[in-house]
Amino acid sequence: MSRRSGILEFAVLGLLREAPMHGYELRKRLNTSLGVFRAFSYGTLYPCLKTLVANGWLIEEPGSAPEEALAASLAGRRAKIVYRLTAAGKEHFEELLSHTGPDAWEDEHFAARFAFFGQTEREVRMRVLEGRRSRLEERLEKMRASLARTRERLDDYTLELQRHGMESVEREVRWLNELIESERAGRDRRSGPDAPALHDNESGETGGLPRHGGSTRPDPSDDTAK
Amino acid sequence: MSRRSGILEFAVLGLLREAPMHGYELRKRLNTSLGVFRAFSYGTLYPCLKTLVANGWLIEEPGSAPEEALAASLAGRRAKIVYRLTAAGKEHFEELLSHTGPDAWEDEHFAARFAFFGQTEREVRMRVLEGRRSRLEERLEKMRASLARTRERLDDYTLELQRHGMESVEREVRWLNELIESERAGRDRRSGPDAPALHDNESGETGGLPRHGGSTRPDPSDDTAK
DNA sequence: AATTTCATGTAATTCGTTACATGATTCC
DNA sequence: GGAATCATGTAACGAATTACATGAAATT
Repeated sequence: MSRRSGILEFAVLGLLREAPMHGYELRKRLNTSLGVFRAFSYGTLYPCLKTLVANGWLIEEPGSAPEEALAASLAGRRAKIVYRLTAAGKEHFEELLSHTGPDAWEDEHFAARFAFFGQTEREVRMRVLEGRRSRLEERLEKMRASLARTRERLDDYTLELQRHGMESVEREVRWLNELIESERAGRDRRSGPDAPALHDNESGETGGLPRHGGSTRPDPSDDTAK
Repeated sequence: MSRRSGILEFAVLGLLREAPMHGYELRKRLNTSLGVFRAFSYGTLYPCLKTLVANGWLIEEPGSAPEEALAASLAGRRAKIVYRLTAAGKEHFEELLSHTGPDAWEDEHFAARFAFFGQTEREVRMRVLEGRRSRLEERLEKMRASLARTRERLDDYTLELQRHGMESVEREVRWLNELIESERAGRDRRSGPDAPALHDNESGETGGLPRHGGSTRPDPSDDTAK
């Protein structure tokens, strides 16, 4: 019951799996570290955390810094609340990770899944990447069909919008192709049904992503932005 | 009051400005012809149409086919409802078109605006394109900053996600640059305060978009899809 | 005759935001 | 000591979806 959000729940569990955190920090990581993928507000996050606690997947802990705990105990002061994943929460997250329902291919859902690929088994990674790709290919076909049907009735701008949209999708398909290829390459020999199941993966083994030219130089002219 | 949806309202008015239509067809055009931009369901569309009628921007007309009107008059039968833009509606849409609030640069809003560029004055087109571009450049800066701050703490997949996201944004900026350039080129000489205001633009004058290689051949292997 | 597609709607529910309210900590 | 940022929450609202309910027209 209380089937909260899906993607937010998933992302929160995933982030907390790496390390305990309080809400404020959680939100920042949600909005920056994890790709471009959507900005949640506190009004969304805090109630969600409550629910996850109620489900037994998280526990609230007083802030870890000793003076905080002291200050909190002295008066009725409010201290930072650090959320930590419980064993049940870990289990639940792992279950979510292996679920490859057809929702997993949708835009934001996919991005969230991808963001936690580091904690995902290779087999599942493949399913998600391939599922996403065929979802996009479906979309492309629909776009092509609709374009073929209506091309002459459309003005230049509408046409240009369609063209650009299609090109974006095509570009993502190419990206997925590269990723899938390098997953396959990383598989090498031996990856039978007894996969290593990298539950507590610390080894630097990620299969080796397609090295793109890192044009993203540090750019010293801005650090924390305005 | 009853500030409905924004983008749906805008798109509906824009589509009906071209020709009267009934709800079902409207929805199809919303989801196909107008770029990739989001699929609205009937549960959203019909109530919205009601509101627009209540505001005096649309009127409901019985289906135009003569047998339908006849059938409807005979019994209490339900006939197709064709929506037509009123004079007030036309005026309202034109007002929305010229509005360039900061919302106009956001993803979906922008797509909707762009889709109706054929009915938009050149000056406004420029403002929207440039606004969108600077919005994206802001976003890029934030992404670069956040990446510079967190690069070493991130695993390969998260990094790859970020990289791909940034590249997508960069690509759109390049697209906008082309568009802006060709808008400027189309302006030629003379485009003072007395612009032609293409209210009932039928002339093929659109300024000439950057001709991209039309790789979108008809593809006879699917017409109306499954 | 049955199925698909066209066509219009409503009610309940989900997901998420904005605005508000409060207070602690850090930096200048 | 004042501003910015950190930190946690709630209530009211908004936008849109899903599932439901209905029925006509076209196609097979």
